[in-house]
Amino acid sequence: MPESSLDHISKFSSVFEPGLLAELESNHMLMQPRAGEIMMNPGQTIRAVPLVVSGTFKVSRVNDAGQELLLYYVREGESCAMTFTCCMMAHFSVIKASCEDDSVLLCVPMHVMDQWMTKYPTWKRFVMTTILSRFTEIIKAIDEVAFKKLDDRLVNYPKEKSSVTGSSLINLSHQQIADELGTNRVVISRLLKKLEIDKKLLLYRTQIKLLKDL
Amino acid sequence: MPESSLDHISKFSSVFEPGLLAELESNHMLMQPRAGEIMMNPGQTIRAVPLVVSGTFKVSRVNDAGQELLLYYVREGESCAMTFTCCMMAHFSVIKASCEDDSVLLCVPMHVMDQWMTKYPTWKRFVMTTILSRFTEIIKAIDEVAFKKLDDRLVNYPKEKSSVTGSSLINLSHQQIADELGTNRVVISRLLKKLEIDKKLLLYRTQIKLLKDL
DNA sequence: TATTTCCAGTAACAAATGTTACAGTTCCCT
DNA sequence: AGGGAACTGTAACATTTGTTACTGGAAATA
Repeated sequence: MPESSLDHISKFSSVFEPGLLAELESNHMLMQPRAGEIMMNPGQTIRAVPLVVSGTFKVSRVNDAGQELLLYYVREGESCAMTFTCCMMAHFSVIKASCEDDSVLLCVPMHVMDQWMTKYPTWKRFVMTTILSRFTEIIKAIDEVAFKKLDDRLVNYPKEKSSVTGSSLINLSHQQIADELGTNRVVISRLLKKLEIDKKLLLYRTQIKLLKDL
Repeated sequence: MPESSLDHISKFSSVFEPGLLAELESNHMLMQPRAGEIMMNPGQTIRAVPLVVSGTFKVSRVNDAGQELLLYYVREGESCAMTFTCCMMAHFSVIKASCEDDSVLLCVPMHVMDQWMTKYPTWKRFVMTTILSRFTEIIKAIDEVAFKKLDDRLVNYPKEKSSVTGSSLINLSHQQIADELGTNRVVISRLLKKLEIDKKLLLYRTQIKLLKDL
């Protein structure tokens, strides 16, 4: 049974001031994407800012050849910094946002969110904080690809993943991991095997279990 | 002979509204860093937003081992998106901004710029536009390291460089290029030689001249 | 001119990653 | 039970990038 729209909004009551919550109540659109849906496709323009009430989204860069690279996850209570600024630019055709679990979104039209920036300090802070944390995460992503070897990235990856799901058990095929790290399936299989031998994790079919220093 | 502070401010008259220009006049600090100076060091906290009146800055990521990776350039009339949001966070110890040519900066204290966000639409737009363009450039940087081979990146690099300097002639040692691309000097020498054989550019000592499809 | 310093060129080798191909397992569906 | 789809394991090889070491030329300086 779905929660009422009011419930959804109350989830932001600790972040936003009362006036803003009231406006949010009357100015949002509710969306309930299912796991696996792709919310934002390369080439697509977005006209509303999404606030994540529940669920998780994966934001990744996709190149022309279809190769992917994971940038960051957007979780409950968060929003996507890109959309704050990028909506205006149609040619920002490089980002894909896909829904990981069944989710609930509050979408605020761009022009409304723009007014809120000047009207509500809590909104302004929310936007700036979001932008900052995305910058940080993207820089981290750059770090990984620029400076780290694949085996390091592969060790970090399940850690991040399990911090999203809350479990030390990951259910992903080697192919999926390879996609998110922007590499090849065989390479992942090879490295995972090596990590298993080094007692860093356990493998069973499509399951990966972390062993140490989480 | 240095220009007056008023002249500097007039350079922004096409971007900012009159009231904002007046405030800028009374609320800025003038800085004149010389080529080679490092404006922002890993670990350092910034308390003011810099507006570039003249000159160029190089913003790069530096890892613990001292390896560098070029992120983007900040040019005349621009500003650094990071500082809008990142100043507050002392632990953002990963970015280095260095002065490429002798430059002139107008620095606006953080708390002032924060007020301007709500007070002046042109400032808000300026900030959002800056953030957007930096996001775009960082994504481009990710692309390069994640998806492209070094020889591609090496071809793109002098193009970008020459679009900064306005000349098709680049004066950089192989070592410097290697640093900015986060790799090794020998690798750059090797690839540059290959590119010369392929008639993509000409080499003479520390000079590189672009040949085609700029 | 002699000396030193900086830089490019190159070889030889090491390590990391990408690619192709194929075998064997598990799982799902009918 | 049987067929097919999806997945992992592995080998063999190609390519790319990193590393070390050494050479000789150009420029700077004494």
